[in-house]
Amino acid sequence: MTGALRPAMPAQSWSAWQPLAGQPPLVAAVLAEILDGGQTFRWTRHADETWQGIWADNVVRLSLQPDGSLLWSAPAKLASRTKQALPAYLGGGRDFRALADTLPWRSDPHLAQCLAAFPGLIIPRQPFGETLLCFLCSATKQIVQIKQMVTLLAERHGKVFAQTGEAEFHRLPTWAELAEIPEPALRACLLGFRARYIKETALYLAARPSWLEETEHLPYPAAKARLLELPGVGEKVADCVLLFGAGKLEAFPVDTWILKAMVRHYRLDGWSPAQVAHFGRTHFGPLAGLAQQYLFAWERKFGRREKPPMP
DNA sequence: TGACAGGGGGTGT
DNA sequence: ACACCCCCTGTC
Repeated sequence: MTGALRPAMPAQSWSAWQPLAGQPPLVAAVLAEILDGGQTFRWTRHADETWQGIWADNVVRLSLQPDGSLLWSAPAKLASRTKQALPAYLGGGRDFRALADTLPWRSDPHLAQCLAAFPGLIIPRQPFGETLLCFLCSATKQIVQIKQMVTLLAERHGKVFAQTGEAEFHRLPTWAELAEIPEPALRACLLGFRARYIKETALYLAARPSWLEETEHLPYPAAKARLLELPGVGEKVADCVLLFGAGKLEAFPVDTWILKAMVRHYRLDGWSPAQVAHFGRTHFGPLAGLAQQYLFAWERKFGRREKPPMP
């Protein structure tokens, strides 16, 4: 890969740290859960309580202050755009604290416990197409590995949108770009059998130019039905894409963590994922996806099973 | 310090 | 139910 193929781009410096208004105070563990709990895959801990994240054509650093507030910084020339994009990304203008208060925690002791354990938890609103790509990578993979795949996809196949003295920043390849990448090159990004799903989905989308954007703005049931048409997208991935990439808080993804959590805390022994999903939607209501996020965070932090005794 | 299983935020058949 | 891929992690 030669530099000559890229347009010349002047090196930039980082803007001064600026306060982020309108966020409830956070503690480090909750911020880590938001940025690195499996909702998003392009955030890295940069230093103590400082994170760097990329979405679309944005790169930003966040610094958690002792009082729970956040400061942000971006490459200087991108800073004015970041100022607009960051609040939208961190919750899309929603008051998650008020939303969480409408969940049925008053009659559900376990949910109450989860809400208390992660005050200030939010669901970032990620770009729809990128969310689809990330969760197509997620099947039977842990967060570290998903992050590796996504990083390689960006570095090898995504355009550089900014650079500073230290580094270049790549966006993720668009679906149009993904359609042009040979499947072996995708496999080389550690995708394994997911490479075929991504290639086939890319070809499907390439033949339907406005399909993604239309799907994003459809009501939840119709949007989900359409996502399920894509190769490699099943119930769980579709719900993740709609919850994290389209702000559909009624989506209730059921993965192995949630399945275990619901079985344990709601006595759903023997229930199938589909049955658990139905229970979740009816029990938690129209914001079931937000409840799911709290349950998921709680399970990751407190629910890890001790190893069974050796035979 | 290095090799070796085992299993992993599912989907499709 | 089982194949699909193959990297991380925990263990000896």
